[in-house]
Amino acid sequence: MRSYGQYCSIARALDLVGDRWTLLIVRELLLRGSCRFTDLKAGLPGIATNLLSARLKELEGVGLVGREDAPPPVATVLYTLTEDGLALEPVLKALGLWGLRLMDVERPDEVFQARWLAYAPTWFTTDADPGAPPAVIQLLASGEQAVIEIGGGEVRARVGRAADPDLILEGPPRAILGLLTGVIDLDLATRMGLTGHGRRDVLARLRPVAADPASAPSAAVR
Amino acid sequence: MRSYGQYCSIARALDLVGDRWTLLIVRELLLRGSCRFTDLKAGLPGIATNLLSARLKELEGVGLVGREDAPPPVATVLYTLTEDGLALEPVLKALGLWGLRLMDVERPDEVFQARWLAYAPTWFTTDADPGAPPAVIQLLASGEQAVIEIGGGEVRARVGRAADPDLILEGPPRAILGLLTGVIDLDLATRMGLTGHGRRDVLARLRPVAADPASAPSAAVR
DNA sequence: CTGTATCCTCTAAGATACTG
DNA sequence: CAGTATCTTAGAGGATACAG
Repeated sequence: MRSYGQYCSIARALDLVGDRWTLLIVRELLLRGSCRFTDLKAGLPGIATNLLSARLKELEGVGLVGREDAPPPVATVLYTLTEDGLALEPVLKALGLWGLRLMDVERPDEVFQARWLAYAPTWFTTDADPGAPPAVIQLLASGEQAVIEIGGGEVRARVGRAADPDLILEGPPRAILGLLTGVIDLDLATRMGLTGHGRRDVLARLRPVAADPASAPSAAVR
Repeated sequence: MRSYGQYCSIARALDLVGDRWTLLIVRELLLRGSCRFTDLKAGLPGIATNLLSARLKELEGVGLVGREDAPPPVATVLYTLTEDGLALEPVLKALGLWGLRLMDVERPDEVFQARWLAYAPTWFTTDADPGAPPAVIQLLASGEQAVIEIGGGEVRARVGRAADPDLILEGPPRAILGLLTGVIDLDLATRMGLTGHGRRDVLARLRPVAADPASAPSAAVR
């Protein structure tokens, strides 16, 4: 991408990460940590291999991504975010938070990745009752599993199963994700096929951080 | 831009604002408020008129920009951000904050706009001593004037002159901007041609928000 | 003055085949 | 698996002409 040629930090930032696919590559590296070319490709459905290759070179050239040889047993290259690259996390959070308002509409042709079940709660929700004892929610969607742990004012999430969850949510990924991030309500989620077993009251504990800056999530784009 | 086709709020956000020039158009509308086609063009050196026109139509189509007829005397169209468009401010702030690390290098061919003298302090600095009495800094750069008012924990800025400033900073825009945002130190700014008259201690009051703990790598998923 | 429309050129992006 | 090479197409950039 050619430079905007402006002495403005926004323009300069976009000079580096404004290219198509670039911020999504950073997203993948943030979510996965160090990973291989193929892992990145798997997380970015639709990207051409030459483009991914070119972007990685560019990102390496400007010091946002590093490449390192994997430890002995596996002979491959691992791509990883540098300190400057990791510092883009607030940018992606802000973008993702803004984008939540666009998530209420479903499009049949869209891809969904199970990993997003885990990052969405950590990035876009907060513990509404920091003083209360920890709570655990098990998510089950399309054969994929994730666990949300709420406690001490923090929300953590990981892929996998919990031993003794307070609540089990099962259903289509979009219903679960929409419910957790506050894009859709429990009624709609239920109509989308969501079922819950256990203490539904822990849902109130999980406060979407979406509608905080300029009030209303507002009408969806049409 | 074609859609990424992912049910992910970051991807969906980029579907709408990931095009070249789009976020800079939003930046201009945020900084200027409602303005005319020509004003936007002036703030976006290098953009082709047909491209600006096309982007504005796209932004209007997805509900981020509205167009309204100016009040009677002037017969023109004013472009303005909708509520959803205004909500992009945190995204631009995050990008701009991240981009500050790129501002230390000068490039001779780059454009600088005097308006940025005003928004940079409000977006990228904070009042380090909220309890202290208000302070006023007058900025003079290349014939352009801006005023920074610090007080009550807030930093405000506007184009123009102050009656009785505590400090007057004069010099090249980049020296002033770099100093205020913490990209360069006072020594370097002085060597770049900055002069200061008055109470230099109020500079300590203006704390750059750049190197704050929020940008520290907060538990990247591994 | 405020845009819109139409050229043209050139780079970026997408699709796919193929190699170390 | 990890890319490179090649081809095609879409979109950006720039110049200018033109309409309200």
